[in-house]
Amino acid sequence: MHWADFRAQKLSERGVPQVIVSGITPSGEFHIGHLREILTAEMIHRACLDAKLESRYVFIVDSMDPLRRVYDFLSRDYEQFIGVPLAYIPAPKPDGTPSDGKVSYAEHFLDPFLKALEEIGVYPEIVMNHETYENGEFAEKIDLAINNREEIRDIMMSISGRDLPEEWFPYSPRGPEGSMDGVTVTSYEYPYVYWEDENGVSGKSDIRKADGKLPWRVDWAARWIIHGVTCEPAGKDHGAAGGSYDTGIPICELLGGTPPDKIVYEWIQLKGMGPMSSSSGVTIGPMEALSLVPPEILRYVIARSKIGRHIEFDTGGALFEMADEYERLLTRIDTGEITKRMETRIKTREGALRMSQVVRGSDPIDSFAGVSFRHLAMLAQIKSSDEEIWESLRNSNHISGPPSTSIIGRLSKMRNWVGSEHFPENARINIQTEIGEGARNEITDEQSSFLVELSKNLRDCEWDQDSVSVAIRNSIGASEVAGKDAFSAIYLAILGSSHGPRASALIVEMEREHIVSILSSI
RNA sequence: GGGCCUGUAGCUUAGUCAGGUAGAGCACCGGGCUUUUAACCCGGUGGCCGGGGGUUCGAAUCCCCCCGGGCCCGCCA
Repeated sequence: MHWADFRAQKLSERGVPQVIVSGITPSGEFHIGHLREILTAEMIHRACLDAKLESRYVFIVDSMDPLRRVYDFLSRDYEQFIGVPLAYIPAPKPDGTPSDGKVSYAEHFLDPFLKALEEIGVYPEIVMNHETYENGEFAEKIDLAINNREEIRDIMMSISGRDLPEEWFPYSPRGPEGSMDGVTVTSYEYPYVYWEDENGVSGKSDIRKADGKLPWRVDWAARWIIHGVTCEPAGKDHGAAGGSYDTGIPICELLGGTPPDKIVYEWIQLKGMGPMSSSSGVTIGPMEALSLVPPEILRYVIARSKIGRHIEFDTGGALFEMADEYERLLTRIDTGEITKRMETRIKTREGALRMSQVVRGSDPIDSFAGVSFRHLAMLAQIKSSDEEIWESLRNSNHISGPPSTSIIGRLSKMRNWVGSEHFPENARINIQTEIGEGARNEITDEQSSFLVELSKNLRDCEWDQDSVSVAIRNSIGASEVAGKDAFSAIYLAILGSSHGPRASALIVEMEREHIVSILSSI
């Protein structure tokens, strides 16, 4: 059974409508690590729907979280906004200075991420957490938390091992400048929390408005109740002993709710670079990843891995492997006796493919391209025209008739990939400007005279694949060289290696003068 | 210090929740095709499932101990 289906099965025991949630703080550029947060939850949601459970998928944006510090991509102007919720800070301009504030900091980073989500078929209900504060939905839980502040403080201290001061208060009011930093609570009388800032300025916050917020660990527990959350997979940082999951569960119960089951997922790492972090610059954005990898394959990267395994994200050579595995699974048919183990495997695999579809419920086979990434990568490099690629694929019986939507999508991503720094060098076709020293040493006299003959024939033949092919054959006929060695010679001269894609296709994509000059320079 | 995840073929791994004779892919080797699309097709080598103990008729799977690897514990997915 696929992990998402397994989770759905567990959730069904609750017997209530499912509310599957993701929560992310929009403090900077989103990266593909966030995609695991989103997709883990969204796949469980889909599995619930597939199991005929009533289910909603909600993305809670932590727009009420304060700016913690001035990140590297921000100008010093942001100093003044430290401690202010991200929803009430102006978005940074490209140079890092604050904009006019028409778009908030939170929205600025959120919007492109949501567009990327659409591309992978994720359409969450969006809840901006600051709005939940603004419209008073938190008020009852804030009041309850304040009235139980001793108990909550005990839970926090005993479970997390943190030492909280005697005067710790489960509500952080915003001071005169809108920041929560340096503001001390003096008293509480519903619905007002009275406070004083470092300069002795005092005021009051209405807990029915966004005049302040619950501290993270209490906020999390409270929102579970407010939104009826039944499932919220969280990153492993929250899952550590004494982490926010461990404190959230008893606090949620104290506030009168039923917490979701603890589900903790491992992080995505970039190949060879450790965990991703916006601040260390180790990051690939979802948009960038999506420009290189077809959406169903990106989903598959998440779907194929168990929640507890870390994922090594690699837009280099491993992507060939990943894409080919996906294609293989689509057409795989198991024969012979189906043992219980095999059945489990098959179910898991089918689940992964089902979860990988951009459109829920569509037949995975519709995403079948029928061409390996490696082959497509080669064609994309030697042919600038898409039409010629389809023609080539028809000739090689990879496709028949017009290209499918799926394969058109694959090719467009492939072209981006080939053009990017991530494309593996050993898969790159490098056309030589002159014959390399190594190649020159490998070329025999027979091959050499063949190449000279070929250069003559290419000088005045028609410049299409058939004519070039005829020119090659004629040159072989006019030389002493064996057919196999003739082609090796062509590849050595043009690419510097003894193998390559169909020679005529390769040559016809080159400038006549260029190829002729290379060949005659032997 | 506390805790989580993880260890299965050279590499990446499925199978572990519901115990029943270890499955893949890559790589490698061989064959087919052969005036060649790095393609494609067929076959093969290769595992005391990290180690030890226990439960069981039966353990990769459940329990205990140990060892190795990764990671988390202000905020971060």
